[in-house]
Amino acid sequence: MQLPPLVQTFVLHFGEMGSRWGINRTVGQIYAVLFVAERPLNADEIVERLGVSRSNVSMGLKELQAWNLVRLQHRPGDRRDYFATPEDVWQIVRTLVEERKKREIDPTLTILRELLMQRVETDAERHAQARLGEMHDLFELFTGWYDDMRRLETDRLVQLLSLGTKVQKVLEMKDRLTGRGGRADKRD
Amino acid sequence: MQLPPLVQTFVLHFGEMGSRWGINRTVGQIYAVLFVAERPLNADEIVERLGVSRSNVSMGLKELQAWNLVRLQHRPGDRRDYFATPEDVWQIVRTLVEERKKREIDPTLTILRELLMQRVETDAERHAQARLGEMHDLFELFTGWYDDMRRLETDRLVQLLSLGTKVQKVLEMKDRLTGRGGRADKRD
DNA sequence: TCGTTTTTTCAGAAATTTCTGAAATTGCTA
DNA sequence: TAGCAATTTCAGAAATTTCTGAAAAAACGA
Repeated sequence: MQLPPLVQTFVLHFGEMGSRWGINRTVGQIYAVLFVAERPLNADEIVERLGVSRSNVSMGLKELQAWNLVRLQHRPGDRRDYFATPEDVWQIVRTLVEERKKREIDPTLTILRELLMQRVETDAERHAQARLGEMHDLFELFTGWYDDMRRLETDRLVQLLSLGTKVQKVLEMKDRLTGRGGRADKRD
Repeated sequence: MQLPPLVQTFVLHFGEMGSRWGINRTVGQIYAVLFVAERPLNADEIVERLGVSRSNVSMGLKELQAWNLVRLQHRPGDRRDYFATPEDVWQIVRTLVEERKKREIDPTLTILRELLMQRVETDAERHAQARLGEMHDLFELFTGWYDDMRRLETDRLVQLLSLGTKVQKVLEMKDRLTGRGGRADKRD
């Protein structure tokens, strides 16, 4: 592995982390290298930096492209493919969340909905169905929220996140000022 | 596998999903079985339902316990260990997020901070460090937000999530009602 | 303590995933 | 279309993970 120590540490860590998610070590490392690179890199440059086979890099890049996590670019007078991560880290977050939702949440929601439609016989099944209903509602709540958030401009999003719990204060104030009620059905 | 079709579908799906996260298939299946069960189950009951070896179940349960995802219980006059998931799905979410943060985010933040402290020589390293800084700030923002959210009672949390983007409206209203200012530094 | 039940451990088998080198394919230019 | 550069594919090798049965350990009651 041909990298400055600082970068190497990061790349190795990111590789390990990647393998805790669905992504394998090499793919994580390729991503890390691209993330910190000063300019787009071609496959051979990645091979050089990571010391893995050319074919491995090819497959890894393909996977990253399937995740929309790297962008393919070209240099004038050079037929090789160059790869880069988006400059904007928020763009990366957005893509990552979107893709994970697509692969993990959406299919689960589909299955849950199917199972909740089924007519069942036994008590055990009825109980299972009730539990699945709880899970379903949870997922719906989260995806609904996410669907709202994704629409926000990054500035606004950051503003909201920075606010954190203080939002609660604002909500309480709203409750006071508007004389309660609204939509949230509380019953205290 | 000895399960009603409805449950079996869910268990198989959850096993697959589990393996996209760091958790292996069997562990995911064990969890799914416990999640939909009407009562706590002992290891042999899980073996029966899933058709895997006793030792596999033992290891799986150990892992789930390490994740704090199952609770160990006892029945009077029965020495066997019984396992259950929390009744409250929100408790499950909280644990899951907390544990993943502990295993994935926190170590990454630690490494990022270390790398950002390092004195570097080359341009490439300086650029890498800048990128790592961006990632670090992002992680800090998220963990700060999470740290706020975890403190909220579930009701409030649900309220907030249901509100979604409307929070923004509430914020604007607040601005109007309180004559601007506050802490959120807007400058439009 | 001994005998019984339950759980855990662990070495090796089985299964799966990852990685490689060689060959095939693609795409370009002359 | 021949020749070259770049990329992709893929069968099998290598590495890793998962799973099992057997044995050990732990927990308990008599």
